[in-house]
Amino acid sequence: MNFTGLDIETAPREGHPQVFALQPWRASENSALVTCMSVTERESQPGLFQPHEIPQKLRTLAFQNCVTWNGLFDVAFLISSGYLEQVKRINWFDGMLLWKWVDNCQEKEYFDPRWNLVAGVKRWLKDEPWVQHFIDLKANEPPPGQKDKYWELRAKFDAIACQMIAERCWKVLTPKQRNSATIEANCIVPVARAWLKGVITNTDLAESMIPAMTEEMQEIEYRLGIHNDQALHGQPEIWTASKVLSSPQQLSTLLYDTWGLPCEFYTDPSDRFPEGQRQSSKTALTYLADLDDKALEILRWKELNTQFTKFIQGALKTKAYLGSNVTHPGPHIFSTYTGRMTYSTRSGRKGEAAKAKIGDPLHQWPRPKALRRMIQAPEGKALVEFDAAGQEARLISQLAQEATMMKVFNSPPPYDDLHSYTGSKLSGMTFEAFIKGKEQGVKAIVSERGYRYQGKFSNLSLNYRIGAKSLRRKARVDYGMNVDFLKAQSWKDTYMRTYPGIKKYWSKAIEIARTVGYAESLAGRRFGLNQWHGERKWGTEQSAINFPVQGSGGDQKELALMILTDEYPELEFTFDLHDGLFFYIDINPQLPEIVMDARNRLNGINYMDAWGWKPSVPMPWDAKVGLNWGQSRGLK
DNA sequence: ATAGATTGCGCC
DNA sequence: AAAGGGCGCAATCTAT
Repeated sequence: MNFTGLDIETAPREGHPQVFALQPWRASENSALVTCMSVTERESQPGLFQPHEIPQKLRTLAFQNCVTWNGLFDVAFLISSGYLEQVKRINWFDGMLLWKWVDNCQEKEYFDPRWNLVAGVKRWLKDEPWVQHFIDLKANEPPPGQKDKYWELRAKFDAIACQMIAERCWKVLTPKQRNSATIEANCIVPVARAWLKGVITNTDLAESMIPAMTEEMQEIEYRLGIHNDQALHGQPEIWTASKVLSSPQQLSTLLYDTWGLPCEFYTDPSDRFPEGQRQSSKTALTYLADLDDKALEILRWKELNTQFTKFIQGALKTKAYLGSNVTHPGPHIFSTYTGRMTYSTRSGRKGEAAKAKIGDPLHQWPRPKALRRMIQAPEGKALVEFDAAGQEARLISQLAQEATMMKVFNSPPPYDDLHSYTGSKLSGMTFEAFIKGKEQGVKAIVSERGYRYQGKFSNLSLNYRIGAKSLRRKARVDYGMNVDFLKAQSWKDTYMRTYPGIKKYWSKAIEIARTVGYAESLAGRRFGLNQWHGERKWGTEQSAINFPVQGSGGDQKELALMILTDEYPELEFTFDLHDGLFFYIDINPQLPEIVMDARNRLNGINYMDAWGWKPSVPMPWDAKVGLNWGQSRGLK
């Protein structure tokens, strides 16, 4: 495979902050620019191109395999500079991602957690004579936009290093991995475009929620007798949140010393606290609520506080920084070791970049509709979500070849409902009677914490190895079900008895990973594992079990994004939610038809062509449409 | 003042 | 004996 290495340098325009050089959307706002671009040539020195030469050079790269380092940045900056049409014709790759395909492993966190170009050069090019010079050059960089000669030299080196690393990585990837890495690379352009296009937050709605939230918090503080004396009741505008309730240490003093409640939950022992500290967490408070209603008040206060500070005030901070409610959370492809995406809300980790709040934490956005309504489609467009239905359960059923699960998933509706199947086993009813009861709305089955809900909880919690004690805690804290240890144990026993293939999968996954030295997803993405003894033993085994499931989910999402981008230009990708993909689409009469067609296309994905894998159960997708995230409705 | 560690919590 | 996995962000607290 021939790669062309490419690197751009960027700078703020006159009078704008340095950090704009890291923000691709600033180019179209005319407050930052690409200062030069370097492109490798087969038989000679890399070429260096000044801004006015860039569009023409990009045109010559059409249909070539161009590789960059962390290419979302370069691609986004080039699109923002007005070169979308040229960019779309290029086959983009990312050297950093190809390296991850080769070396993704758990050891990384022990010696070098970073995937930057210097680390890549040390890993792949240490035999090259210019390496030390390259490292020194990287270590002494001036600010962007200054010392042009430095940046031009640097761009050339980066382009060469990138090309050489990519070619060496490619050589050691299997054909299947090359195919999957290419599918991932096809996501670079849509994800870069989404970064530029931005996510729209309804900050008016955010502001409108403040009075009710802060008044409720203030009332709780008064009832608990811990209000700030300077705050006047009924005047939320001068109220500040209780420091006692937002400080883990001060709250545990209040709970266990001032109020004298007994402490059951401790943090892990540390050097400073060999015994661990008394927890003031959601878990601890949930159990303290049995003894004192004040714990419930605190739980509610903490829920409101998180929503208020992180999502309401957070969105207002983003708007204040950007001067707009079109926000740009920074996407990262293959960012988790399982291949999932992450987003960052800052331009960097240190100094000025760390202060620049460019977007909101979409992956943590609270589920209540009132908050999800804040994420909205632009004027004249709708927000479409495709999500892989029951993705984890369907994947693990196949990885485990769990006969009962596969049978349920292959049954015609309404008998393809695994949560009901597990619920029927928990209730002791036959599946047929259970489904009939569900359709008739029998309380014990369909009520808020009825048998179907218990079945859903079991399916979502027992896929991986969890103890009865943690299961009980999870049921109570996350699902509002208060059961004793024995009940939790019986749920676990029923699940294991109903789906014996799951337990066999656990030992098989561990055995295989230990033998070959890595866990592997269905698309051939790997995670090297070698900490099989000592304190990491349990975690290593858990990763061996979890990686193929979560990793294949990540692969599936990338495949879906590539297909929809290729075949449905009406769908404008906006953001990822692990097993869900969100798009904007113009509101028009054809909308339902396009969305349904795209949904059917996803349901018909040929996984054999993509991954050499034949599913043994359907892998269906759901589609939802709405003006915002909180008001979307499913299409059938 | 600022960086890093700790604690806690939101999502899939 | 007991142990879900994967993340990013914010507030507090400690150290420099």
